[in-house]
Amino acid sequence: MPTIWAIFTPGLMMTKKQSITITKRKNKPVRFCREIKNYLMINQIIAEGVADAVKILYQADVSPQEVQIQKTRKEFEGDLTVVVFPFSRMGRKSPEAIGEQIGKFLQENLQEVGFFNVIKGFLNVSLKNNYWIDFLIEKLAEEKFGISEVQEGKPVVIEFSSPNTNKPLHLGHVRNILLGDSIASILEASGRKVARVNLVNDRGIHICKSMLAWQKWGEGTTPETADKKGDKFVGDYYVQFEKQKKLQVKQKMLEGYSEEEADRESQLMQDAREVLKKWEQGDPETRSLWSNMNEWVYLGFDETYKRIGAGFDKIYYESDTYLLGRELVKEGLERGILYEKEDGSIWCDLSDKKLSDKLLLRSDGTSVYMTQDLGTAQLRFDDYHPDKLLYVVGNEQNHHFDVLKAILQKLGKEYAKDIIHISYGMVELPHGKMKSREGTVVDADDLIDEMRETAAETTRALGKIEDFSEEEANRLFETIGLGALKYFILKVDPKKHMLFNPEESIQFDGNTGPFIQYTHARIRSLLRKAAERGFKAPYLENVHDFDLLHKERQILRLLHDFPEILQQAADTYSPALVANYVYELVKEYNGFYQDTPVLREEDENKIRFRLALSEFTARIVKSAMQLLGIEVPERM
RNA sequence: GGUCGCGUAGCUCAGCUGGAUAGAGCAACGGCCUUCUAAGCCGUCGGUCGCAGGUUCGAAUCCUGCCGCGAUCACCA
Repeated sequence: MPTIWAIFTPGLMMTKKQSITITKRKNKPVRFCREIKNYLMINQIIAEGVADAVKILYQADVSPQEVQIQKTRKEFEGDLTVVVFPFSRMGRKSPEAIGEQIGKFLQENLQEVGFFNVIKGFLNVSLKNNYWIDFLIEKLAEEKFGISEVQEGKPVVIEFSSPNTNKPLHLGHVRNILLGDSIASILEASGRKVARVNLVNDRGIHICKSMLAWQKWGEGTTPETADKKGDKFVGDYYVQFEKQKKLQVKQKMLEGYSEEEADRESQLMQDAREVLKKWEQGDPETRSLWSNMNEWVYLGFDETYKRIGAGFDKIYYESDTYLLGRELVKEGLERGILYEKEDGSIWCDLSDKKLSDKLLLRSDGTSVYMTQDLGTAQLRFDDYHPDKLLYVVGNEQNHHFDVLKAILQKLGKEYAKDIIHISYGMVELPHGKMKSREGTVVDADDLIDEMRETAAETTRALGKIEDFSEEEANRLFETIGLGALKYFILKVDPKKHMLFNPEESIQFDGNTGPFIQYTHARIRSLLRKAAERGFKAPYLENVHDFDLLHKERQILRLLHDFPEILQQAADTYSPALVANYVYELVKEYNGFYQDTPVLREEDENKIRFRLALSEFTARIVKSAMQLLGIEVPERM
């Protein structure tokens, strides 16, 4: 289904008068009534007009969905382009001649159509000026153009972030969080009810390592006494554990052990496993230390989440969920869907799905990661009865999710089909992947600090904040720093690997967050000046039909596209579409701003129109940036 | 080795549900501030869309093969 049609969803379509009087089957020209209010329909109107033209002119049946319509490319005159190659057979004429005939038909029968031209097999249709002006007048009156009200009903549950509690958040998590949060916002803006959930991996050998290290070398310190962020504090003990273990492993290897054996048999590993065992047995002292250390980590994480601007409706903890899934497995075994090996381990045969068999319970009855994930999927289903279960998880787990879905399907879970793995690519650094062992991990907090610092330096150097209070200035630095970071990450297609070049990420020129923020601030400044001169929204009471400048029309076309872009972004879970769209819009506006007077214009109607256009642009920029979790300042 | 993904300008990325002369930004070079914020605008330079076939009126886009890069194929999570 082409995305153009996908926008006609209940939340968006037919908001006002349903006054289209298209008569597809009758053999007479089609008329549209004057008050067509839904501008999203224009593609359909043209498509149906073309279908009628073909029917009447060439006695051939073409469904409107088959009519290929695209936006007219910049270098040609027109708004919408109909591809007429497919009709040249029906009319038994050259594409040019067909284009001329259909164009003429549209011009005569559709009141929206002003002019047209034909180049090769392309029919470029220009809509009338007042179509665009009416569009602006009407949509300016709407509070949130393109943004749908959230509909009640089954929610979409989206899991993201999903950290381990033994280490602070890093750049990889940042991409995850930004994607998750933005996709959630985009879905909400498209009318979906959304629940944001986090699954915290708070148990297991990794946190036991931190615990052990703290017991051994911590000397009773806490994040407060050490004056350190809680997640950093706990992370440091994890690092220390690994460091000490490495020494032991080296020693063992000298004694002739293989690396793997040496690791397993090292004293520290043995002790860590002992801590894990105690934890599992519910040893009070171990449990208490565990919950203390995790609390520290959460305080640290919360700070980072808050700064990034991400929040969750519900947080799941693996300590609560790690035993789930066994019931499902046992049930599956009883129903003969799963099978047991001689050693007592339980497996799922997936040969019919072209996957290898998957272990679900070890011979000692303990579960594996997959078992747990089956359980949490079921839990989440029971909690929400969701429409969809989304997981924002890196693409290294593609196979895991294929298997997860396959097993749930075998177990007869209807919701298996609603599980969607939003798989995103790795973040790479200029010198390769992030490796904690090599100290090339980019810490999330440090990263944000650096972005902010650079924003502050640049802003000061440009002399932009002379009349700002200190508080205002600090707020602006944070806004710009975060804007740069978020935009840099979100503008690339989630599915693809991305290269994070620190130097490029803090550039503020060109296709960057600050560039977009700047344009917004500039427009707001213009509007403030206008207000001083007595121009107030909605500006357009008595504006009548007049010639639109090329650039004005280009901007209107882009603004007009916003709902469609939003819908596409929601359908494909891609904030990048929104990012690229808003950049394009802002670039176009800047071109207009550069050489078109607004307040310096003499004709008051033009002033009013341009103010309205500017206001509307600022509003869409703000809306779009909000979907990316990026704030736009009033001044910068 | 099997499976999946990726390969577009010096660099980072758009475009990929087939359509016009493949677009942006950065970098380089050259212009534009006594006029609404120059974090801006305009211009120049830069491409055998990894390679080879195929389908089509038309292929960066779809199909096949090859080359290169990555992920994955755990009784790790």
